[in-house]
Amino acid sequence: MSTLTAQEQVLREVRNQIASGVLKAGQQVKQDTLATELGVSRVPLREALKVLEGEGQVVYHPHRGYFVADLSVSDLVEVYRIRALLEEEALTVAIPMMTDEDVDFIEEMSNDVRIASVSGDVSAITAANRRFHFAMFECSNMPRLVRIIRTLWDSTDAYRSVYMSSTINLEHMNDEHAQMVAALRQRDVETSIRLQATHRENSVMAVSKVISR
Amino acid sequence: MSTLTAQEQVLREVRNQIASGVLKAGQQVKQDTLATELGVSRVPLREALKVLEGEGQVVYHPHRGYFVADLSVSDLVEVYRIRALLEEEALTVAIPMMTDEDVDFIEEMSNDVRIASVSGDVSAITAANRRFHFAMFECSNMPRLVRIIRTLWDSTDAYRSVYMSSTINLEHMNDEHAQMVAALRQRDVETSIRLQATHRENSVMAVSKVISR
DNA sequence: AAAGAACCAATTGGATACAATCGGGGAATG
DNA sequence: CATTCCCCGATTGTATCCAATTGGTTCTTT
Repeated sequence: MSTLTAQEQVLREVRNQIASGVLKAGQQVKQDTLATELGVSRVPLREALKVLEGEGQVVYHPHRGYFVADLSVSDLVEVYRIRALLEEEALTVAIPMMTDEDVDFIEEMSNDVRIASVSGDVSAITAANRRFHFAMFECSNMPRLVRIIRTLWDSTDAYRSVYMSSTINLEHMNDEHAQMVAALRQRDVETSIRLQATHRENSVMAVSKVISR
Repeated sequence: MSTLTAQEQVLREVRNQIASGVLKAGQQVKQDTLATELGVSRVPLREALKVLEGEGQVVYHPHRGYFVADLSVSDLVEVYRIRALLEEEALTVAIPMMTDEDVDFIEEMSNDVRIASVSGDVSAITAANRRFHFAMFECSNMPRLVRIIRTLWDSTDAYRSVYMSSTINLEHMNDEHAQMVAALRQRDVETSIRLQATHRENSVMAVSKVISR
């Protein structure tokens, strides 16, 4: 059984707090306060904050501390534009390389998403959704590319969960996933990319409504 | 005058050590040893390593430590492929938005590169070269995009300096820069992108020869 | 009263000390 | 001889403590 290090737990927790708005945009992260609150010392917290800095979730000013970055709508659009470029590349490379077993696996993942959808557990759905999409990306054998895409997902994870809490959105999502798997079966790069694109569009629209409150 | 924090100094130093091969690929970074060597404690070193982890320069295994990532030729090709996608996007957005002052500024930067080239100071050349290219990218007003591109540059900075130590390469480079500025003057997106692409090709070829030793 | 200097509280930056974990080497076992 | 188990040293992970920096406040000066 793997015991998670404090920095890993803290990283997840702080991500959630930023996502859920407990830590508000622009606000300074008071290390001592937050560390105490999380039941750890400042050292692992600081390491977690460095990771978040690398992801652009917080900005760091030496001797002044870490501040929660605010994700404006234009930031969001930018993130999704970059995702579009990189995910298109990933799929273009990945699909021709996929074995039948790969596609089977991806289909399993999509079934997991559907199962999670029924349960209504939002964090389970988002996790399963990630596994589905990254199962595709991973087939590209471009680890650095996948890494960057993952970072981009991380930086908007919080907001995406909003999208996932609507039943009607979930239905659409599962339909799109099914269509995608069908396209993969035929190694139809063009259709897959188009589906992935509309998938993103839907999500960015939903999320930007949430942000611009 | 600004006093650099230890983590910032350490970050630069460790980057150089990875780049120059003092820290070899695959090797574990022994924190205590390295920290002592750099005259600091392990805390700032660990924070620097977290940044490098985010850049993919080192990989982290909990309870086992940080290991220098090895940059294979295929990694290099991947990095340059991603750069191609993102830099093309940056220029496509940036060029139509450029004011005459922006182009003037970029031209100045290209002159700086030429001046540095004469001096033969490799680190000065690479720094000036970066300023030139990022002066263009920055005009896109896409901070996250520029950030990612910068990270990609960081992860191959070390190797690029090899390219910069050859006089003949430097001549080519300065020629290409001049052509690029000319294309920018006319807001010729297509030509600029093509030039930027050949620029990258030249560099990736030179660097992969170095790596595959 | 406005401008500047000098202090001070709050907060971060870093060093040291201690706890937890891992991998390897050797003993025990088949 | 191969294999498993256990222990221990090396190394990392975290807590605590102290130093350094910052921004704001107050006091002084003109």
